[in-house]
Amino acid sequence: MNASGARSLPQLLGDARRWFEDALTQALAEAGAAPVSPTQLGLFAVLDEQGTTVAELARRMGVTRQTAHQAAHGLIGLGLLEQVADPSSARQRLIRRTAEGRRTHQQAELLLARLEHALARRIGADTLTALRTALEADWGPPSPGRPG
Amino acid sequence: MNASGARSLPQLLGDARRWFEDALTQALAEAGAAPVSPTQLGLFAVLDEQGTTVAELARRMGVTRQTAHQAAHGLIGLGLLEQVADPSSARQRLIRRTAEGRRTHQQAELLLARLEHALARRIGADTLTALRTALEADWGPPSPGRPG
DNA sequence: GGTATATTGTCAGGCAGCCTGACACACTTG
DNA sequence: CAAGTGTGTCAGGCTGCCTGACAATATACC
Repeated sequence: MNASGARSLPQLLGDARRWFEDALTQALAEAGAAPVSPTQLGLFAVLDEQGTTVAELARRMGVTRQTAHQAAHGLIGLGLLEQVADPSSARQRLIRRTAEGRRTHQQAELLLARLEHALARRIGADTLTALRTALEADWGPPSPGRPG
Repeated sequence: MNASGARSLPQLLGDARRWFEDALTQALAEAGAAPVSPTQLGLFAVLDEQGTTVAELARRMGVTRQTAHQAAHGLIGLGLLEQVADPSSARQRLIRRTAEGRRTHQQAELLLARLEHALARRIGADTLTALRTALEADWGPPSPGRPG
């Protein structure tokens, strides 16, 4: 008797989420890179080249300022991002990639792409495409408590 | 400018997970039932009628004893489960549903099924089926740190 | 100018879900 | 009786998300 059987969709989704997270972490570790989480990768993805404020990052990521702040500061702690003053306004600071951040970002994206590739080989490219399609569909307004 | 654009699979998976969680919580609240999480529903799903030990629950759920313990005690705190002594062995205690637990369990399962139904209507039944199929596929051994 | 309001960044704290480590206890085995 | 194994539990940690609160700054309006 094991964990197979009637797994509900939410559980399966969570498992898949963690599969990616664990696999990415492992791949990064093997590559000798800093442990960047999928969420932090998402932050990188919405970062402007010239720098972006935390509030703007939050908007683009669809989370609260606090969450974006936390994600950004994790990366700042790793030396992958830096926070610089915005010349145009003293109340806001720009989040920017450091040189190492640029490198790690690219590497992590590459590893994630490889992960997807490996997964496609395993479960079938069409199945993976179907997965992405389903996830990108409009799931409607279920969560009134979330920003965005 | 919003959160659309290049969302990675892990992010999409997490979003979907939270969509279900939020929607279920909301539906339960509207029905006046106790706030049961998807994980706790999973616990209910692997519970034997006559009662099950925490360690066995953990095995069936594919998590550690500690995690199962925590999920179970959340439900005990809500009055939906109870812990009784196992007559066959003094070192283990059986986790069992209370009368209210039975009711809430059924109600939550029903609401979750309705959620899926509503989702199927929205994104297409075939798409939803494809999603489930993809998630239930064998994703391989990515996470060496997980039990099961 | 001066005051009201909005925006920004941040700290504090909370919750779910998962983990490892550690420990006491009870049963089993030698 | 001692050793080993399984069980339940406490403590603590991590990620990812949230709300609440606050000071500092910018902007709008009078």
